[in-house]
Amino acid sequence: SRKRRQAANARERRRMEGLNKAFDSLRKVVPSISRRRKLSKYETLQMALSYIEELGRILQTTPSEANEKCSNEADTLHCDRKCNVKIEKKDDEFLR
DNA sequence: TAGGCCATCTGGTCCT
DNA sequence: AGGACCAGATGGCCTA
Repeated sequence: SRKRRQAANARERRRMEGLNKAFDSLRKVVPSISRRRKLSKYETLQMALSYIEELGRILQTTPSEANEKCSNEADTLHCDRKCNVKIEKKDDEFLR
C-alpha cells in the first residue's frame, strides 16, 4: 500500500543518513589539507585508501626511520601532500 | 549548458 | 512477514 511505501522510503532515507554520517566521520580523519570544497564520497574513499596504505608503509619502516620521516612538521605533511596531489591540482586549476 | 555529485524513490533480493 | 541492503532511474544543484 501507499502507507507501506512511504514507511519504506523513510527507512531508506534514515539508512542513507547513517551512511552519510559515516562518510562525514571518514572525511574528518582523512587528510584533506588546503581543501575548500569537501571531498566527494568517491574522493573520500580514494583518500582513505591511499592514506591507509601510506600509514601501512610507515609501519613497515623501523621506529627510527618512521620517527625521522615525521620528525618535523614539514615531513608530517608529506603523507597528506602525497594523497592530495590529484585533488590539489584540480583546486589549483580552480584558482586560475 | 554539459558533467559531476547528490538525495530520493522504487522494486528486487537477502536476512531475521 | 517485515526490515535491511542494494542498484537503477530521475531530477535538482553547482561549477567549469
